[in-house]
Amino acid sequence: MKYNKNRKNREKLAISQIQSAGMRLTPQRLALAKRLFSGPDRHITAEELHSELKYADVRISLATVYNTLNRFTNAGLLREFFVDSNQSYFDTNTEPHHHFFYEELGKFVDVPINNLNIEFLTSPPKGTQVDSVEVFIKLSKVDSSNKK
Amino acid sequence: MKYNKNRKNREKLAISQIQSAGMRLTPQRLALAKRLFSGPDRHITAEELHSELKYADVRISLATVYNTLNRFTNAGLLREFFVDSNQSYFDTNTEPHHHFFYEELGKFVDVPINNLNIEFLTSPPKGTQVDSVEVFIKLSKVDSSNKK
DNA sequence: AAATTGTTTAGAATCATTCTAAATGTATTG
DNA sequence: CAATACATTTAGAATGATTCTAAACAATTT
Ligand SMILES: [Mn+2]
Ligand SMILES: [Mn+2]
Ligand SMILES: [Zn+2]
Ligand SMILES: [Zn+2]
Repeated sequence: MKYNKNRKNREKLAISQIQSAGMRLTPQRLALAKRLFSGPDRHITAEELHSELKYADVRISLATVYNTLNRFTNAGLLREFFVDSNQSYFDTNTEPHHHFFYEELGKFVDVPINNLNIEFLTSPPKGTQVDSVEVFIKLSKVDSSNKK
Repeated sequence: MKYNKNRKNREKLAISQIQSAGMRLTPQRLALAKRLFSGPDRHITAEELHSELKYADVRISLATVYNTLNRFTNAGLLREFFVDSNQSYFDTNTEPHHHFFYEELGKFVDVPINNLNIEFLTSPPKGTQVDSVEVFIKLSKVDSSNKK
């Protein structure tokens, strides 16, 4: 039965992520890791994850969600990013990439790094090196009233 | 005397910005507007502005700094942006542009829009339109130990 | 199984920001 | 140039996301 095999594999992946961060395996961490690391990449806040877990009847305190997200981030399993001043988002995709932001939905979608070609027409300032280049593209539903 | 003429011009610019936002001219707003709108573009937090003003012996409450920055932002004179979860930054440059971020200094420098050429190798999702494209480039001091 | 070490938790603390309501300032009117 | 209306400033309280504290609990080592 393929269904149970996938379930097992997702669990294994989650466990290996926790252990790769040098953290003990606990039910709370496993529940978080499964939601974060099995399935498509996510862009999510601590509060959102906490409600997801509550909805799934996983008992976990908000403090533990924060602790775990921060430790995953320090271990390089997540990346934290910021789009408004009152909440942090965590990105499960830690490779260099860009983002579409759907304004109406408030949702992010990854843009693979080689979907964009960025050409510097002026070189970066002397004495500096470029550590990262991130593009943030705001999208909205097509507005057909925008006729030329 | 050129010095006093520049001073007067900066004041006039500040006044016209306040009035273009449909706001009454007050000493607090004038002090803020002068520091924001005369001189090179800035990327600054409310607290930073508040200390600058305190240092210059301008008496203004932090609440007024926040109120004014928010009203300037709503009027399109400033743009708010976010780089960490605990403070908002305000950008005096409201035209589309990109940013260098000097990691060691925690400072931002504008990159004119046509210093970068961005080519989409895949078109944006059907039914959506691109509202803005912003590039954020992290810079650090050259690390000569990075030899190939 | 005792001892050690790591984890979770509730609730308190922190801190940027917003809100409240009273005092003060600016504009308008007669 | 009062009197009134309306806008702004302010101190301090409230809010809300995040972090901290310290006690209970769980996992690991001996
Ligand atoms: Mn953090
Ligand atoms: Mn704001
Ligand atoms: Zn992403
Ligand atoms: Zn800028």
